[in-house]
Amino acid sequence: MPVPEFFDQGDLVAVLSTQPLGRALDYKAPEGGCHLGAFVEVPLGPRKVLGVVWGRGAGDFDYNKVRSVIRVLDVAPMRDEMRAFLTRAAAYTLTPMPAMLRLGTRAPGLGDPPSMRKVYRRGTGEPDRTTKARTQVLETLKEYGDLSFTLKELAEMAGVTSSVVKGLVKQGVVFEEDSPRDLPFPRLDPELPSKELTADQAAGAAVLAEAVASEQYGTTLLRGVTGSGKTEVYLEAVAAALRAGRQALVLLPEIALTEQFLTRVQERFGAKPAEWHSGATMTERRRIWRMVGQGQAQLVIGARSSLFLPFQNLGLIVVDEEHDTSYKQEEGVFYNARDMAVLRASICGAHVVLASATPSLESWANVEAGKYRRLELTSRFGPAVMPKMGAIDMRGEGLPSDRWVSPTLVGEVNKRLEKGEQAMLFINRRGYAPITLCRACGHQIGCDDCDARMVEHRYLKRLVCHQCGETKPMPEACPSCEAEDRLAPVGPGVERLGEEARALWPKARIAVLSSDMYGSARALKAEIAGIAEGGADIVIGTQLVAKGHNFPNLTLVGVIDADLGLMGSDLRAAERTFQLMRQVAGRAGRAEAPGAALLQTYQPDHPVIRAILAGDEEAFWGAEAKERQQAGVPPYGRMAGIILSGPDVAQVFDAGNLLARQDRALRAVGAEVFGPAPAPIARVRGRHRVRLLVKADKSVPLQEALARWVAQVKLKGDLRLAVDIDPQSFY
DNA sequence: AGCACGCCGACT
DNA sequence: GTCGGCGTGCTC
Repeated sequence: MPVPEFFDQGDLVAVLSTQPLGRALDYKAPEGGCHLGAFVEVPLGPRKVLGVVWGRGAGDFDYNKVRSVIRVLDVAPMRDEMRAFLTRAAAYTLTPMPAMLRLGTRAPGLGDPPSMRKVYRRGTGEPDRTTKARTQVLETLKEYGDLSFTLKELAEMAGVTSSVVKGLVKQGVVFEEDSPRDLPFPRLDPELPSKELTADQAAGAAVLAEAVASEQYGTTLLRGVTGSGKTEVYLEAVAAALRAGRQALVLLPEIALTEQFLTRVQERFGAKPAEWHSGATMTERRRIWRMVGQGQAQLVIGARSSLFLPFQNLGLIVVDEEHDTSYKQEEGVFYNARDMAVLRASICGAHVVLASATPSLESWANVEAGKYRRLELTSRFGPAVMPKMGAIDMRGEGLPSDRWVSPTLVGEVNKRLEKGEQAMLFINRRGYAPITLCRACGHQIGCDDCDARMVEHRYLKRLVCHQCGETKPMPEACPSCEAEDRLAPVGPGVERLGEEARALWPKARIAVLSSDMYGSARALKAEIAGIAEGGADIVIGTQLVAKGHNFPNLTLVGVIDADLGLMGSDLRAAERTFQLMRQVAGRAGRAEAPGAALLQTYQPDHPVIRAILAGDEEAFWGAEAKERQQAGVPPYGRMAGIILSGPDVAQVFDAGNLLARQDRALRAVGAEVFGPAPAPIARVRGRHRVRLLVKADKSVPLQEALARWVAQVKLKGDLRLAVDIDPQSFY
């Protein structure tokens, strides 16, 4: 029997709430009935909770005890395809449905009526007396013509207090009006002229535009070196979606770096898109969520959680820098936004563009398997060429142990400074020094709640745990042996590198870029824009600077420690190092001046370093693929992590051991369990964590087996279990 | 998630 | 005798 589109008052409906109940509960449809997918408020015990009408009621509960839906919220019902997406995403990631639903309802004031606010604009009257403050208000309004502003905005722009505006309202000089709080986003115009495209880019754009216009699901891996114009090309795919009257979503890994991107969108389409990220205010989120749901936001630029916005007619998802590890969420709900984008698109008939200069091995393998189409952009935009790559063999540089910039690199930077060009020093470590060591007893200061070392941040004047974010002041004496003044920083961080650079180049303007040094994403954006325009001679940065920002005058990148990440036995370490180095190198020489990238390394003969220097990606991926195939690991095998956590180590390990022993459900499908072993970070926020790894053949229906396996153990006390399908790091 | 229920140890 | 610890179970 098909599920009806509408339920009359008194009909039994199944309501899925965001409470962790494990299943939908039956309710009676309210007065006036409700649609399938309606957002509703329902009673649950003594509380009122948010839920979604998920289908027909099961009818297995005493009808007299079934309670009624309290009210239907004033938002468009959740579409069938969104419910299908959440259901399938939950099944894939083994996430309970309520947790999945919570991702799709993360909007403040969901239940509020579309509220109004007061706005102010120029009225017809003249003031009885003109004062300086009043003139300022009138001048401001004159400057903006017919536009309206909130009281706060207007007062701030005019540099007066709100009482001045209120006074003018009384006299009719300024009009006060009600206006809906959530305004639609300005229309984007796909017919505005695009930037001039090279033949290569135009061909790529045409392929993507056609794919989008077909309104059929498909995925294209758009591969092109840094500066090859990937953005211009996929913006043409966005244009195709807009032309077809469909919405588009562009996912970006590091939302702090989108100011340049927004400007490019504005240049192409004449207005700014909606911008969804963790730093957005409640008001912004509310507006975006509602407008996306009403189809009045045509394009959203967002972090990974924007995948769960209630698009009405999604025609395209672009995943930019698709290889970026921050697409994988590894807390709460474990999911990879890149994979979920493909899932969502396949359900709603949208096209997916995975863009990267250095694709992940997963995507590369999907192309090989014929699942994705591959599009290459080879020619580089404008006259610039790929930077020259070179290694600096640190074994011959004779650096003292507290210095990090080799004499060779110093010389190269000097050459750039003389020519008035920019140089960048890259180090992938935040803070001042990664280790704080007691010279008296050898104690290293660690976090009280995690098994991680505390990192000294001189800028913040504190020690910071990069795992849980806990901070504490730098102690005067060693916490272990109480010796005073014997604590010493060991190893380099971006702040320490900045200190060394200031000593090496006292006359140069040096900018240190690290995410924790700026109070807001906005301040960081402004800083980066200033630097790109020539506001610094030497840029010192962490990971941040590797992610797609243009520095037109930058001609040298020095990678301080290219060996970081090659160590350890993590199978993805080589891949990540390779990608990071390629990206960093891609920062150099984007405009007219050719660039160079120099990697400081103690292992110049390491295969990864050699592959980077040779620029031989095919060779690198080929070798990497072969190794993974032999090991039977992703993307050529399936893996899952089980993370058990609790306050008591022994209890957590016992549960892990018990689970590992009862592996019948897994052996039945030929899957193997490893562990339990301490999780990559064995303790987080006071909770001990152990991890089990499950490895299976590519063809195994792993989720079903895992679900059966995990269901055997009943978790006692404060023990928690999370399943991580396709974990990022495994060893 | 909350909240009630209930079954054991420490106090007036 | 009662107060309160948190383990267990329920919410339509």
